[in-house]
Amino acid sequence: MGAFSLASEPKAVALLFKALADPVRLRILLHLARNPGASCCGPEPGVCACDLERLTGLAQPTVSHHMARLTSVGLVRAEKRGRWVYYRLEPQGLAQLRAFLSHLETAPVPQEVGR
Amino acid sequence: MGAFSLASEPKAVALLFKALADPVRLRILLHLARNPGASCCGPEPGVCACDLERLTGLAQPTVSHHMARLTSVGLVRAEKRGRWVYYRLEPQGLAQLRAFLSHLETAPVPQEVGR
DNA sequence: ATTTTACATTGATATATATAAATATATCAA
DNA sequence: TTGATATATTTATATATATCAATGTAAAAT
Repeated sequence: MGAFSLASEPKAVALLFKALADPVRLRILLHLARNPGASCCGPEPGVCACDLERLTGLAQPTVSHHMARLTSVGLVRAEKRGRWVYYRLEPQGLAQLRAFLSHLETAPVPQEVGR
Repeated sequence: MGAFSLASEPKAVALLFKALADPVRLRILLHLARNPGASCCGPEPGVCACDLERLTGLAQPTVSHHMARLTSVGLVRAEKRGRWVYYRLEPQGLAQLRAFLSHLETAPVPQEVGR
């Protein structure tokens, strides 16, 4: 089954897009996609928060806030291991984006076909 | 070529998602996807603004504001014909969303492969 | 036990924006 | 031309949020 219904849950879907509507969080997501393996803080898969502080140049509480938003909507998974937290992309979050796209593509406008 | 580069234009991509980060605009986009043909105000393809006022129950300036945001990021095309404006989904906007998804999917995390 | 380290939470502030009233503009009707 | 209609713009306001300083919490090092 789909992860959500756009028609019945527009607010929930909007929260997903709100999480994506910030250049800092987009850079973080891209970094997570490009670095699924080990980070600076050990052999665990995923990227630690300290890495993201360096990446963004933002203060630690700000990064924590951004990661909380990304995890709360299911785009990122956070795994605490010792003192560190490792972040990874959550495939189900991307599946929600694909589901939304499919909603908008069910009835494409005929585009000068045949011309 | 792609419509944008996530790495070089995170702010532009964030604007695209900001346009999607509102339940009213999501409902409007879904309505446009489901009604590519003629609307209440004539035989032209597309949906007129007055239809969207009824759909959302919002005041006319508010709907105008939302449509301006959707058109400014290339998600919707507005075509003025007489006194009415007809709105349609802009396929290039959806292509931008697909391009973003492909950026996040280029390096999927191995998911418990082999257990 | 004390200190250090890594991250989360709280509080404060500045910016963005969703909304509607008032007004403006453009097009059509009479 | 005058009036009516459809949409856009301006202005004001309330809410959301991005940011950081201060503080809290939990885990490891000493």
